[in-house]
Amino acid sequence: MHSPKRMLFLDLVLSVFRLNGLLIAEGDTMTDQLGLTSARWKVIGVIALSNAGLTVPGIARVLGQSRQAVQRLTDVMMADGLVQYQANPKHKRSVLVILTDAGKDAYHALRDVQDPWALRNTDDIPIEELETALRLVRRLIQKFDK
Amino acid sequence: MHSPKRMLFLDLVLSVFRLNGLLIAEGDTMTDQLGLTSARWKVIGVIALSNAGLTVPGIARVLGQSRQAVQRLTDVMMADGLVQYQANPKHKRSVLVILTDAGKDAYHALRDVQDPWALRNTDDIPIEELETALRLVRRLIQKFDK
DNA sequence: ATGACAATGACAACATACTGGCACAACTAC
DNA sequence: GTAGTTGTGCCAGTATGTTGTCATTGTCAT
Repeated sequence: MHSPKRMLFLDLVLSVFRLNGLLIAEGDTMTDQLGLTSARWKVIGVIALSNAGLTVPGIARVLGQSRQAVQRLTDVMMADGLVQYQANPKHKRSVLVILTDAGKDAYHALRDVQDPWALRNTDDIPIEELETALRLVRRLIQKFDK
Repeated sequence: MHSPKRMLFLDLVLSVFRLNGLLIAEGDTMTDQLGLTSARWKVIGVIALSNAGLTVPGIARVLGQSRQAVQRLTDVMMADGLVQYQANPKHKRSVLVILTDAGKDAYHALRDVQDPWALRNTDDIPIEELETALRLVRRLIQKFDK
């Protein structure tokens, strides 16, 4: 009864909800000087990490989101000049999304803010704790991502 | 350069985003038999843990969300008969939100699904790892919640 | 008491994300 | 090749949550 593991887990779940909201707020604060939002930052980050560009459903799979949500984001980001669409030799209809020069500039400007932020928020946390937490979070992701 | 801590932290941040989405999906799956959603489950849970009921801004503070978001939820939950509003002796305008009998039933039914789910998903995870991860997540929450 | 400040309700606009449905393209198996 | 399955684009509807604004209520220092 009242298994401590069960309580711990539910507590962790609620804390993840809470942390998620706070991280989005942090991301929005970091990006609003750059004309971005945390949602757009995620998309730019995924594209920047790919070499030859990704399709919209491909980005969605990496982020674990619906392709419709990503499509909406890339459409407005194209209107804002951050990304552009490019013919995909592998697929007649599904174009590749690539960063424009403005998109690359935004990504680099963001890194200049994000990297000090990451260091600032981990300076008093032992690396072993970060590793343990990341391992556990990944384990849970695997459990639920089917 | 490329501080391992910095990379670990960014990896953890992205993983928290991912896990958050998966947990919401899990919550929706668990609750849709009960006519609930994960957002309503959060509200019901907070009210159930309070003794005399909470005001809408009070629930919002516990959840770390805007009072407007919670107000919208409680309004539709009242229309669905899960909660009701009660005069607040402490405040003329800000009423208390309390569970109806149907709301309490939903909460108990949810526990019957949620508790086995929590145990099932932690049976192969050492309790020490859960504790370490929870401690770290809470630490980050404190950092960002100001 | 009063005057300044914070909390609340109400309304509006917007951003993010999901699901469903339909048509077409691409792939796989036979 | 053809049939069946999967992937994709597009459109629509809905849920969740944010910010902003304004009037009103509560609180607190003086």
